[in-house]
Amino acid sequence: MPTKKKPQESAAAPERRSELLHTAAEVFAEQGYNATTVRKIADHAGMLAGSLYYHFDSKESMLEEILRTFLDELWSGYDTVLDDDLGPRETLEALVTESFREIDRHRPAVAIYQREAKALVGQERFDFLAESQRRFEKTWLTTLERGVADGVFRADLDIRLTYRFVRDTVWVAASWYRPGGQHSAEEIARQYLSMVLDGIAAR
Amino acid sequence: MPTKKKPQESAAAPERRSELLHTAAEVFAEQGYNATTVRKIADHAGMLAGSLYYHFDSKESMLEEILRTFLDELWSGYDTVLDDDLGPRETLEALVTESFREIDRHRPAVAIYQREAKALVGQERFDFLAESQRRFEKTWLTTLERGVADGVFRADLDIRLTYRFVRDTVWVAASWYRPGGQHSAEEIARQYLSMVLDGIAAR
Amino acid sequence: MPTKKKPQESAAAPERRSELLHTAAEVFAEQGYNATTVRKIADHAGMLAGSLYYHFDSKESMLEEILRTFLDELWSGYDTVLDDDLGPRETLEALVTESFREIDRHRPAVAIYQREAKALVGQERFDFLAESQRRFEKTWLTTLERGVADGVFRADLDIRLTYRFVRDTVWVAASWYRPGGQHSAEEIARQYLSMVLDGIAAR
Amino acid sequence: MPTKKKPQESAAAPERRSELLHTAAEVFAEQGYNATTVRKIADHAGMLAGSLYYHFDSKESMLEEILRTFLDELWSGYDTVLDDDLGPRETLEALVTESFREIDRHRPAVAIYQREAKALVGQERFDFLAESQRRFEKTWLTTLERGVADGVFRADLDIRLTYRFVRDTVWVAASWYRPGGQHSAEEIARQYLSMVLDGIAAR
DNA sequence: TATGAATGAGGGTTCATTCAT
DNA sequence: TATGAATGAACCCTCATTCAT
Repeated sequence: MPTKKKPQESAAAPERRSELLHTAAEVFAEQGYNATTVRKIADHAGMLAGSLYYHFDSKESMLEEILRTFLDELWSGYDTVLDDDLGPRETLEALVTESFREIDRHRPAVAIYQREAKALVGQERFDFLAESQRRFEKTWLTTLERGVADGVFRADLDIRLTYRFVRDTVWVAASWYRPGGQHSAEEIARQYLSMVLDGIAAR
Repeated sequence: MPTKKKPQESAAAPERRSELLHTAAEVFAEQGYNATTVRKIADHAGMLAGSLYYHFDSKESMLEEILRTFLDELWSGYDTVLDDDLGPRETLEALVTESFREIDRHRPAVAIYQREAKALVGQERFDFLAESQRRFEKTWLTTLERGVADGVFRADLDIRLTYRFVRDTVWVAASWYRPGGQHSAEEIARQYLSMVLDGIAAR
Repeated sequence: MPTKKKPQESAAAPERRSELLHTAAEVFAEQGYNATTVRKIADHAGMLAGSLYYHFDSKESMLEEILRTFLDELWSGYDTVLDDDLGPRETLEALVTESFREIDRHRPAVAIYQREAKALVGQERFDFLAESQRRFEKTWLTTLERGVADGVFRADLDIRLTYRFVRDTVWVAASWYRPGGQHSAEEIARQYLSMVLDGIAAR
Repeated sequence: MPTKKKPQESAAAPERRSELLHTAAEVFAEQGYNATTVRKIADHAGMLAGSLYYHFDSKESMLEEILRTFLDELWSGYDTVLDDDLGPRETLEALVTESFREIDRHRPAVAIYQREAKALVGQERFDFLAESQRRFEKTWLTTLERGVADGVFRADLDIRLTYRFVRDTVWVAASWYRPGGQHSAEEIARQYLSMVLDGIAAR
């Protein structure tokens, strides 16, 4: 018996899988996971609904792979930043910039994450979401706390509230940001950082 | 003969309707509109799925009424603020504070709005959403522009980006804010305003 | 919240359930469980396929209930026999007669059991099948052993082989026996017993 | 140009066909024809589902060939017996013994036959099943009748019932008989014959 | 007002089969 | 000979909705 019964597990023709996942991600992002039928995905891919099941186990497994791929790359980027051992302000700037780059690269996945994560956490299959959220929170809280200790961030703010403020502020941008628009990810990151760090009030 | 065919339009027992809408809103907010079956709503209300149709035309009409009620009250609050003809900074502060109060009062509706609005805009029945978004954008942009003109807001920021920044920053809070928690709406508003206006960096 | 959300669990209108189960059992027996579509069952019942799901959780749950009901009644009959504490030969005669009566009452269920049991044993949901098989074997083996000890059954036979011989001989009859035919269950039982006990050779 | 389009009909590599049919028969017997997917067969054969179609026209044609091969050999054996023109009791003994030998050689096919024949009879492609059943019935009934006429079988039994009794009793054994077990086919045949002819009661 | 039972459209998934390579 | 990818029909099941009672 050969070892690659399931094409899902084989390394053969990974480009097709990847293409299909991109298509699926776009439809999921556009219409929402629940409202997306596998037939719509298949239509976009130019095939019949049943044919998707040659490549994937289920609609849910597509969702899983989309989110997993995104989070893997996100953490790869974050880890590169964190390994640099920058100061808290520079870390925050680098993380925000990296976040906008990820939005740029994985906009559909980010939008899906935003909309669906809450309902998915709690399903064993999506445990990696909760795990990522824990690491995420820890990373940001630590950075903020270091900043407060170092005197580069304001000490009079509720730190958890600040965490949520920064986190949300950055990631919701995925809901309107369109790659290829007039602002590059770095440009938007710079402006956001300016607002987050210094506020919008004139001094 | 009085109108009796469509109880939806009658004034009979409006408290029951309201109760049911609250129940529905909570389930919609918890699980998402698409993932919510009318049976789940009925379960929460202690009745059978079919019975809901005595009170409402359809699942969609519940959604519509929930969002409409929320937006009506939101605009009622905003209009009160706007009628005061405050300066731009004070207007912004008052709008943000009012927004957190609405989150407090209509948390499920806000969460539903956030998640579903994009897919609903474009359906005739939900034209009021687009209308509200237009007014919303105009109100905020005007306020920001006045502030820039008056020198109370920084002039070096992209004003549309700033608008999105402020808008999103406030409303995503609905995704984690729980009424009755340790922070009141006004308290949270104050902290958010402090961050939005002055930033999180120490001066 | 009412306690009877699931009509499956309520005692209301059990006749409808029972009717539907009879219909399903007949189709299962006629065509085999796998080859039977829920649509066929619904057709026979004069309703649409989806409507069956108001009464039952799944096609499999219908199968389960059919088999469980049959085995419950079978054991009820067997237990009555066994409680009489008859001699081994009389016990065997009574069990065989009772078996034919059950075939008479539950012919479709018996046919389904015969065809599907092997594939179902091993599924947790159908554990009661294995349990029943164990009791069945024990009951028959004990009876045969007692008979050999008492000298009413031949001692020169492999007792397990004899058990299978008797067991199969009786139950396969379900595949051709039609209730309402020219032979009553008792009549057939009598002839079978005559063959099983004394053989078909002239003395 | 030799026939090359339909390898099914060619004599090329008949061992591979035979191997594949054995594999298929085992899976059919194990799980049932309907529940067996061609992919399962292919898995067992170490190939992909589509590849089977180089060897066979369809899943159904595999089933047909399995059953046809079995019945051909069965009748070949029976005919040898019948050509001997033995007395009725010896004929019966020889047929039963031959049947157990066929179970030994074609256990999967026998099991498939038992489970599926009823649903297949009526399809033109499987007319040979009905034909075989007719010959089978005639052969046994004739033998029994001769036996009664000669006084070697009991005259007080319903002859059709006796026919079913003997037929079923022998063939169901395929459901539990495992070749290579402790009893040889001849051994089992001898014990069965002893029970069928003389009964299980002590004299 | 609410229930019980049904409808009917559609959704995710399976699977025998095809076919270019 | 066998593979990889796709087809298309059918299947089980869900669910918003209806309606007589």
